[in-house]
Amino acid sequence: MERKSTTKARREREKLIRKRHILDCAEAVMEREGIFGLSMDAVAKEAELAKGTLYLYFKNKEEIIAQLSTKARQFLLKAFHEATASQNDPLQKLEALLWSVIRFKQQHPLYNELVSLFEGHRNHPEDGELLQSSMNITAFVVSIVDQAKNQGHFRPDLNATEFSYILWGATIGILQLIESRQQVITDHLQQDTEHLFAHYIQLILRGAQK
Amino acid sequence: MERKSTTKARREREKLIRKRHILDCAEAVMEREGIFGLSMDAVAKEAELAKGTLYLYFKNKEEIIAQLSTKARQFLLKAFHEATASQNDPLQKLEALLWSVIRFKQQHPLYNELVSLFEGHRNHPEDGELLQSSMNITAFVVSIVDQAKNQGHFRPDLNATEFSYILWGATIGILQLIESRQQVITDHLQQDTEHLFAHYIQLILRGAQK
Amino acid sequence: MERKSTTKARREREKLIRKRHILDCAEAVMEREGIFGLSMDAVAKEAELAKGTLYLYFKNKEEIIAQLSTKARQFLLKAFHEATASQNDPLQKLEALLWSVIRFKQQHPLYNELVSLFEGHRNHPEDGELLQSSMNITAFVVSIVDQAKNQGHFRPDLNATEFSYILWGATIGILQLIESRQQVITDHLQQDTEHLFAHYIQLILRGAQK
Amino acid sequence: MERKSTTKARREREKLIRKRHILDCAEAVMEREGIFGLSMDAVAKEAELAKGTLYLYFKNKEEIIAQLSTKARQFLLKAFHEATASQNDPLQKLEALLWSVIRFKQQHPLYNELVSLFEGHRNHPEDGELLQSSMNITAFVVSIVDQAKNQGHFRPDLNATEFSYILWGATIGILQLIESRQQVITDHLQQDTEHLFAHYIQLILRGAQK
DNA sequence: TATGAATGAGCGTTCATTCAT
DNA sequence: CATGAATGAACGCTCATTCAT
Repeated sequence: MERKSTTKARREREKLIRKRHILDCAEAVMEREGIFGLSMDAVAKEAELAKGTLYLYFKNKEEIIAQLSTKARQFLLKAFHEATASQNDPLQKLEALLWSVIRFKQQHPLYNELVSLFEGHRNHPEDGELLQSSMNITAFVVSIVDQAKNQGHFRPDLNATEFSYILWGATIGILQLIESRQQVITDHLQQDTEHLFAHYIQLILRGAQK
Repeated sequence: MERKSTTKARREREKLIRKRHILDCAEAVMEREGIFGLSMDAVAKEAELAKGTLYLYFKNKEEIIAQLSTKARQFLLKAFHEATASQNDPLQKLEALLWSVIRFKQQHPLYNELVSLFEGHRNHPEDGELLQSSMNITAFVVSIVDQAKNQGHFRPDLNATEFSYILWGATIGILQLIESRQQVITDHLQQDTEHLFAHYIQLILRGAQK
Repeated sequence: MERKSTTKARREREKLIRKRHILDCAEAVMEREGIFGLSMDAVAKEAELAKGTLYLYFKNKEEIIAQLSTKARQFLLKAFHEATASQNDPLQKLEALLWSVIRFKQQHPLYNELVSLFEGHRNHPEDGELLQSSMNITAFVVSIVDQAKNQGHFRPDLNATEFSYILWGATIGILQLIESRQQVITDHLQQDTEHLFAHYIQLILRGAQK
Repeated sequence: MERKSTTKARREREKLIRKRHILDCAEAVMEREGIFGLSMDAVAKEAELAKGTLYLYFKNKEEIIAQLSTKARQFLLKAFHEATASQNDPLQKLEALLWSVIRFKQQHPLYNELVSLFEGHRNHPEDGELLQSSMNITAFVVSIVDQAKNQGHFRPDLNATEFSYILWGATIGILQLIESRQQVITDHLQQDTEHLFAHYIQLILRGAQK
């Protein structure tokens, strides 16, 4: 029985490895072909697996995308942790967190796209994990905002949770704007997009302060 | 000759009507199937026309989408005009404008999606009309922000154009958040999305004020 | 009645002019898009006529192509006349005629293509005029071969008509070879295609001589 | 493991069989509808396969045509080998080779069309196999002409390669003539086309002889 | 568990031809 | 005579998913 359990555990582990492998390959394909260019054919080829095998590990294509989307959020959360760890003051933590968003976009454009695309337009994020990863991010932001508020950085009537949502939504929006209007912005404003982002941070945080 | 001219004019008119009809049908299909669910087959069926006929009025599918997208922006701009017309104070104009965005979203969800989707993700809105409609919106926002600034509502160091971009980007982002997280927000915050939007407006405007 | 007849005649004339105009336009389109790129749409546009109008003058697209094909043959025949007119000796006439074929190909590539394509592959040259134009060419070649034979240039047992057919077929074949294998020939033989053609003429004529 | 290898080999074999089956069906369709009448729909129907399945075996329609074209050339080359094998004298080999061309046309009209059509009008036979099969034919003809020349059958100044090209081009031309003008020729000359071909051979070979 | 052949509806687009006006 | 809007079958091709082995 123990043996069996061990075998089962190994199986589980191997299954997970396979799954991860497939996800990695899907990612590679997306990197090459764009999010919408992902095809099961290409993933199978990249993974050196039969097409049918993919369906043993994932219900359908949607699930692969959802899991990549989840992974992207987990990465982002990790980036948040790292960016804020070195700061003591919660307001500076928050600023650092916001800056890490744009850095994340620069370093992992695909992940950023996955986050912002499905943050903005997905219909059924009923998938437990995806929703969870999303909530984890929110929770982390809320916790920092909360700290900042408790230390008197924000107006006392400010609802920390609400502000976190606003912050998150607005930031995604700014990032999309930067992505789609980069040319226009740099031409029109004669400044790079980092500048714009800096001003956005100033603005939104000032709006929350006393 | 006069007759002929009349005939020609009538033809022109009828052609325009047909075009509008097709666009309406495309809209209906999108309403049903989502933006990406639009197919020429479905449009033809909806319009009770042969598929080939569509191509007499539109170069390709892209053009249909672009024209709907343009139409959506024109509607939005009209909503901006109407919302701001009744206000005298530019700051109140700006507030009214922002409120009109969420009302627009409620009344024309598809149009809102078209605006925000292609604002967020389009590759080549080099199409003259689409780009123009986009710029018209920007210009209108900038003009109001400018007025507000000139009347001393904002910090003197605030760049009106830049702030307009930020405002636009952030607002789209908030709207997307509301769309995709409505359930979570209302559950979590125990408040409706209008409330959230109201606070967003307060926040972002306060951030720009002295 | 006379009046009516005159009107009728004028009508005929005008109809012919229109027809010619359409053919010219079809030719222009072919020149631009290739023989198989010809479309009724393009012809109508080029001719500044409605598409339906084309069908008043031509039964269908095939007929347009057939008539252009006929025209091409008439041009070729004219080229034959001109090339041979300046020669007295029938053998030299024949040589001149053959040379005029390759010059025709260089000067009117489209016409040459029309001649050789439909010489080689048409199924139903039942069209009276096209067949006639083809036969006119044959007849002309035959007449020259005949003269040459009568003057003792060829073996007495040579059937002039038969030789003419062979000459015509072989020449078209050589031209096609030159067209499709130009690169290979010049690379492989280190000589230009005119040289090849010259040797072909020598060869085929020598074969017919005593 | 051995078992697996066997399975793989069987798979390979079956795949080849399927491929051949599709090609056969494509051939059947061509036979019925003409070379240009070939459509993937028709092939799928003929093969009792789904349209998509065809694309598992062939990249696209072009590839099917190219492979049939290659096959036709391989058949022709085989015919050349067989026709010449029984002859000792290179001149007689050459004659036999030429006769085999017209027999090939009679026995495999579609293959003949494929050879002569793409010999005459193809743009990019850069496809490795197709080009190779074409070159193989040329090489074989050249080799025989060379032998004949070396045995003193031809004029010493005759360039064997050049003559081979001429021979090939002219022969294709004659064949096309026979195809498209059969009726006229038999009516006009009161002789069957074989006769014409016989005279052509005499003529062209005599032209090359001393 | 893994395969990969097969599916087949679906896609956007073209174009020769017709016909009511 | 002339129009040009409308047709609709046909085209080559894609791709997520299934299923017998």
